[in-house]
Amino acid sequence: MNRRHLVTLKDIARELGISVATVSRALRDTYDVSEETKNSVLTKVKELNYRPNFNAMGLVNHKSHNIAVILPTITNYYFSTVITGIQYTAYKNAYNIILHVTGESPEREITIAKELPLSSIDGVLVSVTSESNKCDHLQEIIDNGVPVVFFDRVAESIKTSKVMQNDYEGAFTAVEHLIKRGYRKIAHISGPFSLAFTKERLRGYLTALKKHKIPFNQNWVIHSEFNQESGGADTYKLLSMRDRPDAIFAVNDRKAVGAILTLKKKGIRIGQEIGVIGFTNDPVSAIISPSLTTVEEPASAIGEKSCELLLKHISKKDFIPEEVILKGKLIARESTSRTS
Amino acid sequence: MNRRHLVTLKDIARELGISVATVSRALRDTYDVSEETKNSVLTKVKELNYRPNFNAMGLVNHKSHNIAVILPTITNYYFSTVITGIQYTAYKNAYNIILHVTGESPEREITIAKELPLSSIDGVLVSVTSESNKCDHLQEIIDNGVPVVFFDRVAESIKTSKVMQNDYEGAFTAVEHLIKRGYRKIAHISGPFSLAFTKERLRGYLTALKKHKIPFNQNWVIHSEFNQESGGADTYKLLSMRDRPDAIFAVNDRKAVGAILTLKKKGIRIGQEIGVIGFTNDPVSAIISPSLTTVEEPASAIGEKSCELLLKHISKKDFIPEEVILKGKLIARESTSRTS
DNA sequence: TAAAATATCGAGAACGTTATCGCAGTTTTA
DNA sequence: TAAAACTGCGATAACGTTCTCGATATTTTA
Repeated sequence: MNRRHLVTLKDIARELGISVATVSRALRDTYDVSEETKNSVLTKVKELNYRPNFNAMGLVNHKSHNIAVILPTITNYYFSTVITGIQYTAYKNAYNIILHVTGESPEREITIAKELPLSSIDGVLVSVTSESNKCDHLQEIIDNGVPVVFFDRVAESIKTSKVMQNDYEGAFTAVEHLIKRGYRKIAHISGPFSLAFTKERLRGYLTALKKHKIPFNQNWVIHSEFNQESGGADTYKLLSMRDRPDAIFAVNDRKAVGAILTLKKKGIRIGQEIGVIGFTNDPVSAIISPSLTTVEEPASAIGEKSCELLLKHISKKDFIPEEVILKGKLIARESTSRTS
Repeated sequence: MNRRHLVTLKDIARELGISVATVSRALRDTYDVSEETKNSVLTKVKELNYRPNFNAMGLVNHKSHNIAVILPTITNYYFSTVITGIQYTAYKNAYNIILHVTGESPEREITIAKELPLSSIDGVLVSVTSESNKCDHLQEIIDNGVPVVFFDRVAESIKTSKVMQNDYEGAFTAVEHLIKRGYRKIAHISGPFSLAFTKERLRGYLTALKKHKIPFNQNWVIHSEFNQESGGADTYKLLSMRDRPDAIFAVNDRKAVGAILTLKKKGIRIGQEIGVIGFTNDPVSAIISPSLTTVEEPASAIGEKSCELLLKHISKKDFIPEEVILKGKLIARESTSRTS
């Protein structure tokens, strides 16, 4: 067994008695090379199991066929589904994806961005952890000529393509659904204020209240982290208020799940006494009891679309930034049913 | 804005009036270069925001600092947690991970393996989709001198390092737990037979039965897919049998969840009438009602350990294959409680 | 004080591709 | 039938690093 000498164009050229340049040409287009030699090259390639050296190709072409994906976490339904969507279209177009997980840490996001090997990456797909710290590290990537596309958690201040769900409309639909079901004292357990989509969902919440002439209670809007525990803690706070809400709109399903578990522990009948609605349509929302009404996010489509857009940016350097906003869909389940 | 001319060593050398070789040396070890020039290089690097060209480095060093990860899916708790573990240690050691999702398709796994750019990858981490189709495509990678480490779903026929949980012992513990709780007619809804860990868990199941002198009923072992729907379907089959089991050991939590939902739909009291135990400790097992007893898998540790092992293989080419088997832990919840 | 050792650096090749140019033959054009 | 165009191919220079081999200048040794 040879100590890792991979077959190169030179090997093929030597075996066939032709030049490296001809082999290279034969492997790409039929242009400027006869059918005969092309075929002989192709069979030799199969025989020796030649694999192109992407380092060398990248060096001369300034193309790597890699795209970097930077996101906060992958251990939840939404993001893992988005990645699958990204992977799907990337793979279809012969692109590899290089994964970078920030773990919701802004500092780590900055380090990752600063250290990104721009020379071996054709583009970057980002979902930011927070917008509060300025996004210079991402702007810098763009300034270096590497296209960046945002998905889900976008940076408002940066001018580039963005793909997201319609957070405003989804939230509006969710809250209006609660109102139609007869809930009037609607709380919102929200996410970190630094994120654009948090603000958008809050805006949808407020607009729905206003449209139906329901007074807004500042105390009923709580900002905290995105996880289940925070959802539970927020709910606890709401329950201990003198003026207790009769419905909870959670910024995502994980917080809604936290809310449901807390309500159950407190012996409160969900739906009848307090309605709960989430956002995402995480599979857990169909499994939990009572099942959770939620707004489905088009996670897979967001992944595919953002990757498509990035590839378009890569192929045409002067592509105009585009904002794609995909619609969600209300899925009514038990947690907002008053009769049961 | 320059049209994507990234700063190179040559730029730094020109600005400082020294040679490229010296700059290159200054950036790696202090060896053979004075403190003075080294410092001037370092400040210039900061000033111009130089980033090394990994293509060029890879070309000359035959090192890419990339590792490929090939796995069936990422949209579940177990695998996404494993990846996070991989990512964690890879990042710590300045390695990037390139993600390849097979979507449980053996054909796609083969294509991915055949097309893997061996020249720009230092090692491969694999969890196979199925072992039935021979693993020549993976053996070939090893034959080309690129180290491969298996995790979770290992290929028995290939001689290389493997990291997995103790499936046999975990299954044994699970079934013994059922027996201790008084269940006697224990069914096993299992996974595809082609996978090593399916067989191991089956073996644990059988050994536990034998140890406690419980007769084995062939009809109560059902092989099907890994998802929730299959779990439901399997349970349906079990319920329609004349000799109905009083407990179900599911090969993983997703199938156990399917079982629980079906049992609930049928109005069967879980725990009292039929006990259910899973495997993984997916977060959903704590959320579902009744909560699911399960065997916790050390997903994150598996990711970290397998990556560590791969890095060791990469650094020392003659590293001896190692099999690491991590222990799981029983987590008792409501679904195996007879009194409630 | 000459010889030897050391410290610091530069020139040039190499890694495996692709791109540019040019050079023979062969075919087409006028 | 000479000129022009085309066809197929090879030589060579890039791409941005690192490595090998020397070449100086400085210091140490005997």
